[in-house]
Amino acid sequence: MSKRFYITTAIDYVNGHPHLGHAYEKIVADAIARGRRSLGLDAFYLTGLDEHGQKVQQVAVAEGKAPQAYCDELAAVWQGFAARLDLTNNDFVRTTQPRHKQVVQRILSKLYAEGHFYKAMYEGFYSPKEETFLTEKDRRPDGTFDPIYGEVIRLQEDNYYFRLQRHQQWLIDHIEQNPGFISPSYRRNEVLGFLKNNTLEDLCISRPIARLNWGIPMPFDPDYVTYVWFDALSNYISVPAAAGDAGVPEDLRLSGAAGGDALWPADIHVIGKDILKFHSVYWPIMLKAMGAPLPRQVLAHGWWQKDSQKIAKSTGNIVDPVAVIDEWGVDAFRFYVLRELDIGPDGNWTDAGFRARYQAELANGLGNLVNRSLSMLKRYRAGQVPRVSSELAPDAARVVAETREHLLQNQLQHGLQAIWSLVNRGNQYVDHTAPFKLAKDPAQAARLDEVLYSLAEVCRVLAVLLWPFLPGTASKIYAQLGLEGAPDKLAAAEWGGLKQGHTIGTPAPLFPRKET
RNA sequence: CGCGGGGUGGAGCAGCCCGGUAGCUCGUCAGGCUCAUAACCUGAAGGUCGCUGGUUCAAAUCCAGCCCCCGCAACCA
Repeated sequence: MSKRFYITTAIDYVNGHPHLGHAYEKIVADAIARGRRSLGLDAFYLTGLDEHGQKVQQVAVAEGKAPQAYCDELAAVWQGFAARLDLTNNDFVRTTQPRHKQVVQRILSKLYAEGHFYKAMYEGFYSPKEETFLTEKDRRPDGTFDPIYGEVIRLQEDNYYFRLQRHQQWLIDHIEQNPGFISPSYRRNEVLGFLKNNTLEDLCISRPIARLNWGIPMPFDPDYVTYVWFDALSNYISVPAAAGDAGVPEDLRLSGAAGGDALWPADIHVIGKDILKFHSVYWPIMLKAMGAPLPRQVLAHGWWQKDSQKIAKSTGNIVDPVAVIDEWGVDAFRFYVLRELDIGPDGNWTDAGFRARYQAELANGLGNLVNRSLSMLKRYRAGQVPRVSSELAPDAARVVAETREHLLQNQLQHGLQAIWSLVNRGNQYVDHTAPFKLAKDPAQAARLDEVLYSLAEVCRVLAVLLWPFLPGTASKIYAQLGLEGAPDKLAAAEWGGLKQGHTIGTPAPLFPRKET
Protein backbone atom coordinates (compact mmCIF):
# COMPACT_ATOMS: atom_id res chain seq x y z
CA MET A 1 0.00 0.00 0.00
CA SER A 2 1.34 3.39 -0.85
CA LYS A 3 0.10 6.84 -0.15
CA ARG A 4 -1.76 9.28 -2.37
CA PHE A 5 -1.19 12.99 -2.12
CA TYR A 6 -4.08 14.45 -0.16
CA ILE A 7 -4.75 18.17 0.02
CA THR A 8 -7.69 19.97 1.59
CA THR A 9 -9.02 23.47 2.01
CA ALA A 10 -10.99 24.74 4.95
CA ILE A 11 -14.65 24.02 4.45
CA ASP A 12 -16.64 27.19 4.16
CA TYR A 13 -19.51 28.15 6.33
CA VAL A 14 -22.55 27.89 4.15
CA ASN A 15 -24.20 30.94 5.64
CA GLY A 16 -23.18 33.48 3.03
CA HIS A 17 -21.85 33.81 -0.46
CA PRO A 18 -18.35 33.14 -1.78
CA HIS A 19 -15.92 36.03 -1.75
CA LEU A 20 -12.34 36.74 -2.73
CA GLY A 21 -10.85 34.99 0.29
CA HIS A 22 -12.69 31.78 -0.42
CA ALA A 23 -11.71 31.92 -4.05
CA TYR A 24 -8.07 32.50 -3.21
CA GLU A 25 -7.77 29.57 -0.87
CA LYS A 26 -9.45 27.21 -3.30
CA ILE A 27 -7.25 28.32 -6.17
CA VAL A 28 -4.08 27.95 -4.12
CA ALA A 29 -5.04 24.41 -3.22
CA ASP A 30 -6.04 23.67 -6.78
CA ALA A 31 -2.75 24.90 -8.17
CA ILE A 32 -0.86 22.77 -5.66
CA ALA A 33 -3.00 19.74 -6.47
CA ARG A 34 -2.61 20.20 -10.21
CA GLY A 35 1.09 20.76 -9.72
CA ARG A 36 1.48 17.48 -7.87
CA ARG A 37 -0.45 15.65 -10.54
CA SER A 38 1.67 17.28 -13.19
CA LEU A 39 4.68 15.94 -11.35
CA GLY A 40 3.20 12.49 -11.58
CA LEU A 41 1.60 12.04 -8.17
CA ASP A 42 -1.90 10.79 -7.59
CA ALA A 43 -3.36 13.84 -5.87
CA PHE A 44 -6.75 14.02 -4.20
CA TYR A 45 -8.17 17.47 -3.57
CA LEU A 46 -11.00 17.92 -1.08
CA THR A 47 -13.05 21.02 -0.44
CA GLY A 48 -16.56 21.49 0.82
CA LEU A 49 -19.03 23.12 3.14
CA ASP A 50 -19.67 23.45 6.83
CA GLU A 51 -23.44 23.41 7.13
CA HIS A 52 -24.28 23.07 10.79
CA GLY A 53 -24.69 25.74 13.41
CA GLN A 54 -26.90 28.36 14.86
CA LYS A 55 -26.68 30.89 12.10
CA VAL A 56 -27.75 28.43 9.46
CA GLN A 57 -30.65 27.34 11.54
CA GLN A 58 -31.58 30.92 12.27
CA VAL A 59 -31.46 32.13 8.70
CA ALA A 60 -33.28 29.11 7.36
CA VAL A 61 -36.08 29.62 9.81
CA ALA A 62 -36.22 33.30 8.99
CA GLU A 63 -36.63 32.42 5.33
CA GLY A 64 -39.28 29.87 6.18
CA LYS A 65 -37.17 26.95 5.02
CA ALA A 66 -36.02 23.76 6.57
CA PRO A 67 -32.31 24.01 7.36
CA GLN A 68 -31.46 21.16 5.05
CA ALA A 69 -33.34 22.69 2.15
CA TYR A 70 -31.62 25.98 2.80
CA CYS A 71 -28.23 24.25 2.79
CA ASP A 72 -29.04 22.38 -0.39
CA GLU A 73 -29.75 25.61 -2.18
CA LEU A 74 -26.56 27.25 -1.07
CA ALA A 75 -24.53 24.12 -1.66
CA ALA A 76 -25.49 24.37 -5.30
CA VAL A 77 -24.19 27.93 -5.33
CA TRP A 78 -20.89 26.92 -3.77
CA GLN A 79 -20.39 23.96 -6.02
CA GLY A 80 -21.10 26.14 -8.99
CA PHE A 81 -18.52 28.53 -7.64
CA ALA A 82 -15.91 25.78 -7.48
CA ALA A 83 -16.63 25.00 -11.10
CA ARG A 84 -16.23 28.66 -12.08
CA LEU A 85 -12.80 28.65 -10.50
CA ASP A 86 -11.84 25.66 -12.61
CA LEU A 87 -11.09 23.62 -9.51
CA THR A 88 -10.16 19.98 -9.81
CA ASN A 89 -11.49 18.91 -6.45
CA ASN A 90 -12.06 15.17 -6.37
CA ASP A 91 -14.87 15.36 -3.88
CA PHE A 92 -17.03 17.98 -2.24
CA VAL A 93 -17.85 17.28 1.37
CA ARG A 94 -20.91 18.64 3.10
CA THR A 95 -21.11 18.21 6.83
CA THR A 96 -24.79 17.30 6.58
CA GLN A 97 -24.02 14.27 4.45
CA PRO A 98 -24.74 10.93 6.13
CA ARG A 99 -21.19 9.69 5.53
CA HIS A 100 -19.78 12.64 7.44
CA LYS A 101 -22.25 12.47 10.28
CA GLN A 102 -21.69 8.78 10.75
CA VAL A 103 -17.95 9.13 10.97
CA VAL A 104 -18.18 12.05 13.36
CA GLN A 105 -20.41 9.99 15.61
CA ARG A 106 -17.94 7.15 15.52
CA ILE A 107 -15.19 9.51 16.51
CA LEU A 108 -17.28 10.93 19.34
CA SER A 109 -18.24 7.51 20.61
CA LYS A 110 -14.66 6.35 20.57
CA LEU A 111 -13.30 9.38 22.37
CA TYR A 112 -16.11 9.25 24.90
CA ALA A 113 -15.52 5.58 25.59
CA GLU A 114 -11.86 6.23 26.09
CA GLY A 115 -12.44 8.96 28.62
CA HIS A 116 -11.46 12.03 26.64
CA PHE A 117 -14.66 13.88 27.51
CA TYR A 118 -16.32 14.99 30.71
CA LYS A 119 -19.46 16.91 31.50
CA ALA A 120 -19.39 20.13 33.46
CA MET A 121 -21.42 23.18 34.15
CA TYR A 122 -20.66 26.42 32.43
CA GLU A 123 -21.81 29.68 33.86
CA GLY A 124 -21.22 32.97 32.19
CA PHE A 125 -22.44 35.81 30.05
CA TYR A 126 -24.44 34.99 26.99
CA SER A 127 -25.83 37.11 24.20
CA PRO A 128 -29.06 35.68 22.82
CA LYS A 129 -28.95 38.16 19.97
CA GLU A 130 -25.57 37.02 18.70
CA GLU A 131 -26.03 33.54 20.18
CA THR A 132 -22.59 33.63 21.62
CA PHE A 133 -20.89 33.36 24.95
CA LEU A 134 -19.05 36.36 26.25
CA THR A 135 -16.16 36.54 28.63
CA GLU A 136 -14.64 39.16 30.83
CA LYS A 137 -12.44 40.15 27.93
CA ASP A 138 -15.50 41.16 25.96
CA ARG A 139 -16.47 43.72 28.56
CA ARG A 140 -15.70 47.30 27.89
CA PRO A 141 -13.79 49.32 30.47
CA ASP A 142 -16.98 50.48 32.11
CA GLY A 143 -18.16 46.90 32.54
CA THR A 144 -20.87 46.95 29.88
CA PHE A 145 -20.92 44.98 26.65
CA ASP A 146 -20.95 46.31 23.14
CA PRO A 147 -24.50 47.11 21.98
CA ILE A 148 -24.13 44.66 19.09
CA TYR A 149 -24.66 41.90 21.64
CA GLY A 150 -28.05 43.25 22.68
CA GLU A 151 -29.21 42.27 26.11
CA VAL A 152 -26.62 40.13 27.81
CA ILE A 153 -27.76 37.58 30.32
CA ARG A 154 -26.11 35.17 32.68
CA LEU A 155 -26.52 31.61 31.65
CA GLN A 156 -25.76 28.26 33.22
CA GLU A 157 -25.63 25.08 31.26
CA ASP A 158 -24.04 21.68 31.27
CA ASN A 159 -21.80 20.76 28.38
CA TYR A 160 -19.25 18.21 27.35
CA TYR A 161 -15.61 19.13 27.36
CA PHE A 162 -12.62 17.60 25.65
CA ARG A 163 -9.55 17.18 27.87
CA LEU A 164 -6.68 18.92 26.17
CA GLN A 165 -4.07 19.55 28.77
CA ARG A 166 -2.56 16.09 28.70
CA HIS A 167 -1.77 16.67 25.02
CA GLN A 168 0.15 19.86 25.38
CA GLN A 169 3.67 18.52 25.72
CA TRP A 170 3.72 15.98 22.93
CA LEU A 171 2.22 18.56 20.62
CA ILE A 172 4.99 21.02 21.41
CA ASP A 173 7.52 18.26 20.80
CA HIS A 174 5.88 17.31 17.55
CA ILE A 175 5.91 20.84 16.22
CA GLU A 176 9.51 21.32 17.25
CA GLN A 177 10.63 18.08 15.70
CA ASN A 178 8.75 18.63 12.45
CA PRO A 179 9.69 22.06 11.18
CA GLY A 180 7.47 21.69 8.14
CA PHE A 181 4.36 20.85 10.11
CA ILE A 182 3.23 24.45 10.25
CA SER A 183 4.10 26.73 7.37
CA PRO A 184 5.20 29.49 6.95
CA SER A 185 7.74 29.33 9.77
CA TYR A 186 6.54 32.51 11.43
CA ARG A 187 3.17 30.85 11.89
CA ARG A 188 4.93 27.91 13.48
CA ASN A 189 6.63 30.24 15.92
CA GLU A 190 3.31 31.80 16.72
CA VAL A 191 1.76 28.46 17.63
CA LEU A 192 4.78 27.38 19.64
CA GLY A 193 4.69 30.65 21.52
CA PHE A 194 1.07 30.10 22.32
CA LEU A 195 1.57 26.52 23.47
CA LYS A 196 4.55 27.33 25.62
CA ASN A 197 3.04 30.32 27.32
CA ASN A 198 -0.48 29.14 27.96
CA THR A 199 -2.14 26.17 29.51
CA LEU A 200 -4.63 24.67 27.12
CA GLU A 201 -8.15 25.02 28.34
CA ASP A 202 -10.48 22.14 27.74
CA LEU A 203 -12.55 22.53 24.64
CA CYS A 204 -16.31 22.68 24.83
CA ILE A 205 -17.59 20.28 22.22
CA SER A 206 -21.35 20.27 22.72
CA ARG A 207 -24.42 22.45 22.66
CA PRO A 208 -27.71 21.61 24.37
CA ILE A 209 -30.28 20.60 21.83
CA ALA A 210 -32.74 22.98 23.44
CA ARG A 211 -30.67 25.86 22.19
CA LEU A 212 -29.32 24.38 18.97
CA ASN A 213 -30.65 21.37 17.18
CA TRP A 214 -29.01 21.89 13.78
CA GLY A 215 -25.99 19.74 14.42
CA ILE A 216 -24.78 16.20 14.73
CA PRO A 217 -26.35 14.51 17.77
CA MET A 218 -23.99 13.32 20.45
CA PRO A 219 -24.21 9.55 20.18
CA PHE A 220 -23.98 9.11 23.93
CA ASP A 221 -26.39 11.85 25.00
CA PRO A 222 -29.49 12.73 22.99
CA ASP A 223 -29.79 16.09 24.71
CA TYR A 224 -26.78 17.50 22.89
CA VAL A 225 -25.41 18.15 19.44
CA THR A 226 -21.76 18.48 18.47
CA TYR A 227 -20.15 21.83 18.65
CA VAL A 228 -19.39 23.14 15.19
CA TRP A 229 -15.62 23.00 15.21
CA PHE A 230 -15.42 19.39 16.21
CA ASP A 231 -17.86 18.63 13.46
CA ALA A 232 -16.11 20.74 10.84
CA LEU A 233 -12.52 19.69 11.42
CA SER A 234 -13.51 16.06 11.16
CA ASN A 235 -14.40 16.47 7.50
CA TYR A 236 -10.80 15.96 6.52
CA ILE A 237 -10.85 12.42 7.79
CA SER A 238 -14.54 11.61 7.47
CA VAL A 239 -14.36 11.49 3.69
CA PRO A 240 -11.55 8.93 3.56
CA ALA A 241 -13.00 7.09 6.55
CA ALA A 242 -16.35 6.73 4.83
CA ALA A 243 -14.57 5.27 1.82
CA GLY A 244 -12.78 2.70 3.92
CA ASP A 245 -9.42 4.35 3.49
CA ALA A 246 -6.52 2.23 4.60
CA GLY A 247 -4.84 5.16 6.36
CA VAL A 248 -7.74 5.67 8.76
CA PRO A 249 -8.00 3.62 11.99
CA GLU A 250 -10.14 0.61 11.27
CA ASP A 251 -12.79 1.32 13.90
CA LEU A 252 -13.58 4.66 12.28
CA ARG A 253 -14.09 3.40 8.76
CA LEU A 254 -17.61 3.02 7.50
CA SER A 255 -16.95 0.41 4.90
CA GLY A 256 -14.38 -2.31 4.88
CA ALA A 257 -10.96 -1.72 3.45
CA ALA A 258 -11.51 -0.15 0.06
CA GLY A 259 -8.22 -1.39 -1.25
CA GLY A 260 -5.94 0.88 -3.17
CA ASP A 261 -3.65 3.56 -1.88
CA ALA A 262 -4.29 5.46 1.32
CA LEU A 263 -5.34 9.09 1.43
CA TRP A 264 -4.92 9.67 5.12
CA PRO A 265 -2.91 11.31 6.59
CA ALA A 266 -3.46 14.53 4.70
CA ASP A 267 -0.37 16.02 3.12
CA ILE A 268 -1.49 19.62 3.25
CA HIS A 269 -4.33 21.44 4.95
CA VAL A 270 -4.60 24.83 3.27
CA ILE A 271 -6.22 27.29 5.65
CA GLY A 272 -6.46 30.96 6.49
CA LYS A 273 -4.29 32.35 9.24
CA ASP A 274 -7.36 33.04 11.35
CA ILE A 275 -8.06 29.38 11.94
CA LEU A 276 -4.47 28.34 12.50
CA LYS A 277 -5.03 27.42 16.13
CA PHE A 278 -7.85 25.07 15.31
CA HIS A 279 -5.76 23.25 12.75
CA SER A 280 -2.45 23.17 14.51
CA VAL A 281 -3.63 22.62 18.08
CA TYR A 282 -7.12 21.20 18.35
CA TRP A 283 -7.11 19.13 15.21
CA PRO A 284 -3.83 17.28 15.91
CA ILE A 285 -5.04 16.57 19.43
CA MET A 286 -8.32 15.21 18.12
CA LEU A 287 -6.45 12.97 15.72
CA LYS A 288 -4.06 11.75 18.35
CA ALA A 289 -6.98 10.93 20.61
CA MET A 290 -8.71 8.98 17.88
CA GLY A 291 -5.54 7.10 17.07
CA ALA A 292 -5.00 8.53 13.61
CA PRO A 293 -1.72 9.80 12.20
CA LEU A 294 -1.26 13.55 12.01
CA PRO A 295 -1.34 15.55 8.80
CA ARG A 296 2.02 16.38 7.28
CA GLN A 297 1.49 20.10 6.98
CA VAL A 298 -0.81 22.96 7.87
CA LEU A 299 -0.27 25.70 5.32
CA ALA A 300 -1.63 29.04 6.44
CA HIS A 301 -2.23 31.78 3.92
CA GLY A 302 -2.84 35.45 4.58
CA TRP A 303 -5.80 37.72 4.03
CA TRP A 304 -6.68 39.99 1.20
CA GLN A 305 -7.39 43.63 1.59
CA LYS A 306 -8.88 45.79 -1.10
CA ASP A 307 -7.31 49.18 -1.68
CA SER A 308 -5.43 48.76 1.62
CA GLN A 309 -8.69 48.51 3.51
CA LYS A 310 -10.21 45.58 5.23
CA ILE A 311 -12.63 43.71 3.01
CA ALA A 312 -16.01 44.09 4.60
CA LYS A 313 -19.47 43.64 3.25
CA SER A 314 -20.78 46.31 5.60
CA THR A 315 -18.68 49.00 3.94
CA GLY A 316 -19.10 47.64 0.45
CA ASN A 317 -15.36 47.19 0.15
CA ILE A 318 -15.53 43.86 -1.59
CA VAL A 319 -14.27 42.00 -4.63
CA ASP A 320 -16.80 39.77 -6.32
CA PRO A 321 -14.82 36.91 -7.85
CA VAL A 322 -17.64 35.87 -10.13
CA ALA A 323 -17.99 39.35 -11.56
CA VAL A 324 -14.24 39.52 -12.21
CA ILE A 325 -14.28 36.11 -13.85
CA ASP A 326 -17.23 37.07 -16.00
CA GLU A 327 -15.40 40.11 -17.25
CA TRP A 328 -11.81 38.90 -17.49
CA GLY A 329 -11.90 35.14 -17.51
CA VAL A 330 -11.04 32.66 -14.83
CA ASP A 331 -7.38 32.37 -15.73
CA ALA A 332 -6.84 36.10 -15.39
CA PHE A 333 -8.34 35.85 -11.93
CA ARG A 334 -6.26 32.83 -10.99
CA PHE A 335 -3.18 34.52 -12.33
CA TYR A 336 -3.65 37.70 -10.39
CA VAL A 337 -4.19 36.09 -7.02
CA LEU A 338 -1.40 33.57 -7.43
CA ARG A 339 1.09 36.01 -8.91
CA GLU A 340 0.31 38.91 -6.63
CA LEU A 341 0.50 37.12 -3.31
CA ASP A 342 2.82 34.50 -1.91
CA ILE A 343 1.22 31.97 0.42
CA GLY A 344 1.52 33.48 3.89
CA PRO A 345 1.57 37.26 3.88
CA ASP A 346 -1.49 39.44 3.51
CA GLY A 347 -2.22 40.81 0.08
CA ASN A 348 -3.87 43.85 -1.35
CA TRP A 349 -6.28 43.68 -4.26
CA THR A 350 -6.50 46.76 -6.41
CA ASP A 351 -8.45 46.96 -9.63
CA ALA A 352 -5.64 48.99 -11.16
CA GLY A 353 -3.12 46.32 -10.19
CA PHE A 354 -5.32 43.65 -11.66
CA ARG A 355 -5.61 45.48 -14.96
CA ALA A 356 -1.90 46.20 -15.00
CA ARG A 357 -0.97 42.56 -14.58
CA TYR A 358 -3.54 41.51 -17.13
CA GLN A 359 -2.28 43.95 -19.69
CA ALA A 360 1.45 43.66 -19.10
CA GLU A 361 2.00 40.06 -18.17
CA LEU A 362 -0.90 38.19 -19.72
CA ALA A 363 -1.76 40.17 -22.86
CA ASN A 364 1.53 41.81 -23.78
CA GLY A 365 3.81 39.17 -22.34
CA LEU A 366 2.47 35.65 -22.67
CA GLY A 367 -0.40 36.29 -25.08
CA ASN A 368 1.69 38.33 -27.47
CA LEU A 369 4.55 35.85 -27.49
CA VAL A 370 2.28 32.96 -28.39
CA ASN A 371 0.39 34.98 -30.94
CA ARG A 372 3.42 36.38 -32.76
CA SER A 373 5.24 33.05 -32.68
CA LEU A 374 2.39 31.06 -34.12
CA SER A 375 1.42 33.76 -36.57
CA MET A 376 4.89 33.74 -38.07
CA LEU A 377 4.96 29.98 -38.27
CA LYS A 378 1.61 30.11 -39.99
CA ARG A 379 2.61 32.84 -42.37
CA TYR A 380 6.14 31.78 -43.29
CA ARG A 381 5.80 28.01 -43.14
CA ALA A 382 2.08 27.46 -43.66
CA GLY A 383 1.82 26.27 -40.08
CA GLN A 384 4.15 23.35 -40.62
CA VAL A 385 6.65 22.71 -37.86
CA PRO A 386 10.23 22.77 -39.20
CA ARG A 387 12.86 20.30 -38.13
CA VAL A 388 13.78 20.29 -34.47
CA SER A 389 16.32 22.85 -33.31
CA SER A 390 17.32 23.67 -29.81
CA GLU A 391 18.55 27.20 -29.45
CA LEU A 392 16.18 27.94 -26.58
CA ALA A 393 16.39 24.48 -25.05
CA PRO A 394 18.78 25.51 -22.27
CA ASP A 395 16.55 28.39 -21.24
CA ALA A 396 13.51 26.16 -21.23
CA ALA A 397 15.31 23.46 -19.27
CA ARG A 398 16.37 25.94 -16.64
CA VAL A 399 12.86 27.27 -16.18
CA VAL A 400 11.36 23.79 -16.12
CA ALA A 401 13.77 22.81 -13.34
CA GLU A 402 12.99 25.97 -11.39
CA THR A 403 9.26 25.54 -11.79
CA ARG A 404 9.44 21.92 -10.70
CA GLU A 405 11.26 22.94 -7.55
CA HIS A 406 8.83 25.74 -6.81
CA LEU A 407 5.87 23.44 -7.26
CA LEU A 408 7.36 20.99 -4.81
CA GLN A 409 7.90 23.79 -2.31
CA ASN A 410 4.38 25.19 -2.86
CA GLN A 411 5.97 28.44 -4.00
CA LEU A 412 3.36 29.35 -6.53
CA GLN A 413 4.30 32.99 -6.85
CA HIS A 414 7.90 32.10 -7.50
CA GLY A 415 6.79 29.49 -9.98
CA LEU A 416 4.97 32.09 -12.01
CA GLN A 417 7.95 34.40 -11.83
CA ALA A 418 10.15 31.67 -13.21
CA ILE A 419 7.71 30.92 -16.01
CA TRP A 420 7.57 34.55 -16.96
CA SER A 421 11.33 34.67 -17.25
CA LEU A 422 10.86 32.24 -20.12
CA VAL A 423 8.08 34.37 -21.59
CA ASN A 424 10.42 37.33 -21.55
CA ARG A 425 13.23 35.29 -23.00
CA GLY A 426 10.94 34.31 -25.86
CA ASN A 427 10.02 37.87 -26.67
CA GLN A 428 13.63 38.89 -26.49
CA TYR A 429 14.57 36.06 -28.80
CA VAL A 430 12.14 37.27 -31.44
CA ASP A 431 13.74 40.65 -31.30
CA HIS A 432 17.29 39.37 -31.48
CA THR A 433 16.72 36.88 -34.27
CA ALA A 434 14.18 38.97 -36.21
CA PRO A 435 12.49 36.12 -38.06
CA PHE A 436 10.40 38.66 -39.95
CA LYS A 437 13.61 39.85 -41.56
CA LEU A 438 14.92 36.35 -42.20
CA ALA A 439 11.70 35.63 -44.01
CA LYS A 440 12.52 38.20 -46.63
CA ASP A 441 15.77 36.50 -47.58
CA PRO A 442 15.42 33.05 -49.18
CA ALA A 443 19.06 32.36 -48.34
CA GLN A 444 18.13 32.46 -44.66
CA ALA A 445 15.50 29.77 -44.85
CA ALA A 446 17.39 27.30 -42.69
CA ARG A 447 17.99 29.91 -40.03
CA LEU A 448 14.35 30.91 -40.11
CA ASP A 449 13.39 27.27 -39.55
CA GLU A 450 15.54 27.15 -36.45
CA VAL A 451 14.03 30.28 -35.02
CA LEU A 452 10.45 29.34 -35.79
CA TYR A 453 10.92 25.93 -34.24
CA SER A 454 12.37 27.31 -31.05
CA LEU A 455 9.54 29.79 -30.70
CA ALA A 456 6.78 27.27 -31.26
CA GLU A 457 8.43 24.82 -28.90
CA VAL A 458 8.81 27.45 -26.22
CA CYS A 459 5.09 28.09 -26.48
CA ARG A 460 4.46 24.40 -26.01
CA VAL A 461 6.74 24.20 -22.99
CA LEU A 462 5.02 27.23 -21.53
CA ALA A 463 1.66 25.52 -21.86
CA VAL A 464 2.96 22.56 -19.87
CA LEU A 465 4.45 24.80 -17.21
CA LEU A 466 1.30 26.89 -16.93
CA TRP A 467 -1.07 23.99 -16.50
CA PRO A 468 -1.23 24.03 -12.68
CA PHE A 469 -1.77 27.77 -12.63
CA LEU A 470 -3.74 28.65 -15.77
CA PRO A 471 -5.24 25.42 -17.02
CA GLY A 472 -7.58 27.03 -19.53
CA THR A 473 -4.80 29.05 -21.10
CA ALA A 474 -2.49 26.06 -21.17
CA SER A 475 -5.14 24.10 -23.03
CA LYS A 476 -5.73 26.94 -25.46
CA ILE A 477 -2.05 27.10 -26.29
CA TYR A 478 -2.03 23.38 -26.92
CA ALA A 479 -5.08 23.70 -29.12
CA GLN A 480 -3.51 26.54 -31.10
CA LEU A 481 -0.48 24.37 -31.57
CA GLY A 482 -2.78 21.73 -32.95
CA LEU A 483 -1.89 19.28 -30.21
CA GLU A 484 -4.23 16.69 -28.79
CA GLY A 485 -4.79 16.18 -25.08
CA ALA A 486 -3.97 18.39 -22.15
CA PRO A 487 -0.52 19.71 -21.20
CA ASP A 488 -0.97 18.18 -17.78
CA LYS A 489 2.31 16.36 -17.25
CA LEU A 490 5.47 18.24 -16.52
CA ALA A 491 7.47 15.46 -18.10
CA ALA A 492 6.12 16.71 -21.42
CA ALA A 493 8.07 19.93 -20.95
CA GLU A 494 11.15 18.21 -22.25
CA TRP A 495 12.46 19.98 -25.30
CA GLY A 496 11.57 18.56 -28.68
CA GLY A 497 7.95 17.66 -28.16
CA LEU A 498 6.86 19.30 -31.38
CA LYS A 499 7.58 17.02 -34.29
CA GLN A 500 8.73 18.09 -37.69
CA GLY A 501 5.90 18.27 -40.17
CA HIS A 502 3.19 18.70 -37.55
CA THR A 503 0.65 21.31 -38.53
CA ILE A 504 -0.43 23.83 -35.95
CA GLY A 505 -3.92 25.21 -35.46
CA THR A 506 -5.10 28.77 -35.74
CA PRO A 507 -3.49 31.48 -33.63
CA ALA A 508 -5.84 33.76 -31.70
CA PRO A 509 -5.19 36.24 -28.90
CA LEU A 510 -5.23 34.47 -25.54
CA PHE A 511 -5.89 37.59 -23.53
CA PRO A 512 -7.55 40.30 -25.59
CA ARG A 513 -6.46 43.75 -24.60
CA LYS A 514 -9.11 45.73 -22.87
CA GLU A 515 -9.84 49.32 -23.63
CA THR A 516 -9.77 51.14 -20.36
C1' C B 1 4.55 44.86 28.74
C1' G B 2 -2.06 40.42 24.82
C1' C B 3 -0.71 38.00 19.77
C1' G B 4 0.82 38.68 14.89
C1' G B 5 2.17 41.20 10.11
C1' G B 6 4.54 45.25 7.77
C1' G B 7 7.86 49.96 6.96
C1' U B 8 13.06 48.52 0.34
C1' G B 9 14.12 54.12 -5.96
C1' G B 10 7.36 57.89 -8.11
C1' A B 11 3.50 53.35 -7.21
C1' G B 12 3.06 48.11 -5.90
C1' C B 13 6.15 44.16 -4.41
C1' A B 14 10.50 40.26 -3.98
C1' G B 15 15.04 39.63 -1.39
C1' C B 16 15.73 38.83 5.02
C1' C B 17 15.25 31.90 7.54
C1' C B 18 21.04 30.09 4.93
C1' G B 19 25.04 37.98 5.94
C1' G B 20 29.05 39.43 0.60
C1' U B 21 27.48 43.45 -6.70
C1' A B 22 19.70 45.95 -4.03
C1' G B 23 15.92 42.36 -7.99
C1' C B 24 10.81 42.39 -10.35
C1' U B 25 6.24 44.72 -12.47
C1' C B 26 4.19 49.46 -13.54
C1' G B 27 5.48 54.59 -14.40
C1' U B 28 9.28 58.40 -16.55
C1' C B 29 13.13 59.63 -20.37
C1' A B 30 15.97 58.21 -24.82
C1' G B 31 16.84 54.77 -28.78
C1' G B 32 15.54 50.26 -31.90
C1' C B 33 12.04 47.04 -34.45
C1' U B 34 7.46 46.14 -37.25
C1' C B 35 6.18 39.39 -36.77
C1' A B 36 2.39 40.33 -33.09
C1' U B 37 -3.28 41.94 -29.17
C1' A B 38 -0.25 50.22 -30.98
C1' A B 39 2.15 44.73 -28.60
C1' C B 40 8.00 43.62 -28.49
C1' C B 41 13.48 44.71 -27.62
C1' U B 42 17.71 47.90 -25.72
C1' G B 43 19.62 51.65 -22.64
C1' A B 44 19.13 55.60 -18.86
C1' A B 45 17.52 58.44 -14.64
C1' G B 46 15.74 57.44 -9.78
C1' G B 47 16.89 54.02 -3.39
C1' U B 48 21.56 56.65 3.23
C1' C B 49 16.65 49.15 2.25
C1' G B 50 11.72 53.32 9.11
C1' C B 51 15.35 55.30 13.21
C1' U B 52 19.49 54.37 16.70
C1' G B 53 23.14 51.33 18.51
C1' G B 54 25.71 46.42 18.42
C1' U B 55 28.12 41.81 16.22
C1' U B 56 31.24 41.16 11.73
C1' C B 57 36.50 41.99 7.18
C1' A B 58 31.34 42.68 5.38
C1' A B 59 24.16 43.74 7.33
C1' A B 60 18.23 45.25 3.68
C1' U B 61 19.73 40.37 5.62
C1' C B 62 21.90 38.58 12.53
C1' C B 63 21.16 40.99 17.79
C1' A B 64 19.08 45.02 21.10
C1' G B 65 16.14 49.30 21.67
C1' C B 66 12.86 52.91 19.61
C1' C B 67 9.17 55.23 16.05
C1' C B 68 5.13 54.60 12.61
C1' C B 69 1.19 51.82 9.95
C1' C B 70 -2.12 47.47 9.89
C1' G B 71 -4.65 42.98 11.24
C1' C B 72 -6.31 39.45 15.03
C1' A B 73 -8.05 38.54 20.09
C1' A B 74 -13.24 31.06 19.72
C1' C B 75 -16.73 29.70 15.40
C1' C B 76 -14.81 35.48 9.61
C1' A B 77 -10.34 32.40 4.02
